[in-house]
Amino acid sequence: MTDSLASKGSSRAAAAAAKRRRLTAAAARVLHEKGVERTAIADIAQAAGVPVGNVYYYFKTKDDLVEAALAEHTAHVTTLTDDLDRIPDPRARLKGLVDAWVAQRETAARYGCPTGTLAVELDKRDPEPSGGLDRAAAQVIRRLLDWAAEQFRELGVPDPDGHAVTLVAGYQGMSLLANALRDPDLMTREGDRLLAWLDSVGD
Amino acid sequence: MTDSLASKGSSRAAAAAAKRRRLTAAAARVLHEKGVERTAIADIAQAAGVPVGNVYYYFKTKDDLVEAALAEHTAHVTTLTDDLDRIPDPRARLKGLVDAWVAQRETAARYGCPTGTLAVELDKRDPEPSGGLDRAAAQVIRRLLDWAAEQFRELGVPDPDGHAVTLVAGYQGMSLLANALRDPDLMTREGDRLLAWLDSVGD
Amino acid sequence: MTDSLASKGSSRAAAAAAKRRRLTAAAARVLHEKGVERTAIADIAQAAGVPVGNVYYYFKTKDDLVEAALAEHTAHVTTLTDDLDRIPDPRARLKGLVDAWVAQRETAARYGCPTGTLAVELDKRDPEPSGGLDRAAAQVIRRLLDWAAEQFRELGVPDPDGHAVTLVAGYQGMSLLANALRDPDLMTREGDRLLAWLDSVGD
Amino acid sequence: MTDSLASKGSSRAAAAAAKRRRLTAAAARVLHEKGVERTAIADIAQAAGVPVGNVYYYFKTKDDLVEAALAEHTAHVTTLTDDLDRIPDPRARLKGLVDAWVAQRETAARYGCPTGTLAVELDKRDPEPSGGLDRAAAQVIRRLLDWAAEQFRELGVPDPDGHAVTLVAGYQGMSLLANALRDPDLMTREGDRLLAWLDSVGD
DNA sequence: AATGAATGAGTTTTCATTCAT
DNA sequence: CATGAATGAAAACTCATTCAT
Repeated sequence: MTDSLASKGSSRAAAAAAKRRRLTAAAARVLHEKGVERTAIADIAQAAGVPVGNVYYYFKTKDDLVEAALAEHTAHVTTLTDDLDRIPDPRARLKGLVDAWVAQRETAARYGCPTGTLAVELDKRDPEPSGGLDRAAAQVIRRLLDWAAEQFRELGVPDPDGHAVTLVAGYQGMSLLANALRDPDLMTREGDRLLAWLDSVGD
Repeated sequence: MTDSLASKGSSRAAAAAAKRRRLTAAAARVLHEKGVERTAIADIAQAAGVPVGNVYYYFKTKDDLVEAALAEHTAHVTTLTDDLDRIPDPRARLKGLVDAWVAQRETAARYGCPTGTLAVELDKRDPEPSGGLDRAAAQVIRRLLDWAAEQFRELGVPDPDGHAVTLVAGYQGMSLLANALRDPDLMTREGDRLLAWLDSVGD
Repeated sequence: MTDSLASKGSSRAAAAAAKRRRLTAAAARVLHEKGVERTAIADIAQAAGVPVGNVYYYFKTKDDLVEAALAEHTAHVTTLTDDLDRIPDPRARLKGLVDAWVAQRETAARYGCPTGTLAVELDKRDPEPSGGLDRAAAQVIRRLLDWAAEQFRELGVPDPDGHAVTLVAGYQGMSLLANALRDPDLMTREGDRLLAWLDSVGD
Repeated sequence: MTDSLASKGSSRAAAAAAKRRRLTAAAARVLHEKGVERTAIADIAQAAGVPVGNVYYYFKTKDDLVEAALAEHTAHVTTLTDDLDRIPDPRARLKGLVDAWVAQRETAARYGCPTGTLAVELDKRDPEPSGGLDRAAAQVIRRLLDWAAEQFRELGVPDPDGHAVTLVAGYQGMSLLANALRDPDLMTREGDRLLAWLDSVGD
């Protein structure tokens, strides 16, 4: 009986957690596709199959939802870099990152890089640069920069931070152009150039 | 009397044109700083010193105003490239472009590249890829690409279009990072890298 | 023509001012009757015969409307004391104030003293005592206290401020009781007592 | 075993009663501090350490909770007057009441008299004068009036009911002013005046 | 009676766009 | 074309109350 109660309790908690995840995933997707400002809470609620009022049980404000979506994207990045970390050679790791980017070219051409477009929008959203949301977008980018810098460091190149900036800026730039021109192949072409650059670096 | 009427008519037309220009300039500035979705028509009207109701005699919809702002940015780009065209050496022309970008680093770090952020926002604004606004943003970028490609062509490099994409993507990427990290110096550092790259290209 | 334009302009301004007054008056009445928290902007809009959205053209927030209603009550008090100031004898002036209070006994018994009930509600509305609204309610009361103190001073009684407090507190107390017990006659009886007290004071 | 069950039952009943008391006490406090309309059921539940959904097993509606809070205040008044009833002299009893009021001056200056502010709010809450809640507030006040009238009667003054009204109105008035002006000392000063008045009465 | 979660109606506020003059 | 004002459709958020377990 204690068991049944416990399992009942935990299954309830599990259901709640699952719903929260559903909402977060829906938010991440819809916010990326429609943009923060054009997305109504109702859009996310509908995408997650949840009544609007109920969303506020899980997220107190829209900003909280945006933050959760951002965390979701961060998690994607972390998963990706964790996977790449299993590759022995740092150069191969970096090239793996570029490959992953290029693999997302259809999405990027349609909606842009999730992190990049979010950063652009959040920058306008809160005029006070002290706020948490704006900075949150910067954190995701910084995490990527840090990871890349570490690889360049292992490669023994001078100014690994500068190289990281060049790499990530290259990605953000090509995503933006691919999106603006609706051209996924641009991602492939620029990706190849980045790969060649990575090959030439650090020798 | 006909004269007086005519001059009155033309001065009135001139005043109208001036007002339109004021509105366009205000739109370009405010839309860049606050973002499209967070800017109300009233904000632009106020910035231009024009009564709200009057705006609609110059621009039928908010999208028209956005389009005009975009055209304003295009004009800036055109002015810039026209100036650069006076420089005899194509490589120097391209380096002049980079210099101009870096010169705008404070604005870029605060609000991003006007064209780039606008493109990101407009992409979300119109879900139909056939819409005019979305494409308008693409046009500005394409014009820049075309001009750069022409310089690379004159430089005699292979794949001038690809080089153009790399250059403009580099600019968009560094603007986005500088903005996200609120770091104008990033523009300087990446600018230097672009300059070095331009020096190394086409030999 | 200039005339016609001017008169057109001023009549428009006059119409706007009239509407603002209508809204203020409706707000003063409805807020008194239903209370601040139970009154929706829609209630006031309806009472004034104005569409809801239009209210915000005249008052930026609900608090602004409450403030205007408060100012309306202040104006009533000022009108009243200005009228009373024409009476030569200070004691007669104070007794005239009590008479005016008692004359409002039906309203007081039904809805309480406008100023007093508003003060009670606004005190809860803003937990920060630094806010403007809360203090605004205090101002009306303070103005009444100051006026009464001046009369007591002219009467030559010691501690005119204390006498003023006693008088106004007596009014607020009897209004509250009359309201709670729904008994207008209580106002009459306590009013008589205040009158007798005023007769006995300062000799 | 029957015993054990019975005791388990009664201890459960006792726990239920304790929870009800906790809720009532929390309601009395929070409703006084934040006001009825600005207090959510969740606020009271949290203050009482009771899960929100559970509240409804003890109180069917929010109004029921408000009523219970009102009863709590009534109980306070009853406890107070019961204590005072042990004093032999009726005049001393009345002066003891005033002392008790003045002793609460800090609370009164911050949140007003619990009964008075509640009465004001409840008056707006139920537009139908037949409703139970509104009347409930009146009852507390009436009980105080009755007790005071009894003391004045024992003192042998004419119109003891009128004297009771004056006393209680004096208290409500000074509480409201002290609250509006955030001035606890006003309670002391007016309290002294009431004490002097009580000394002068009925001789 | 226990409790986390669900629901849906209501409220304030914003704004693009239109209208009357 | 000028201009203050009007309008109505969202959108974010709150909460009393109910439900499933």
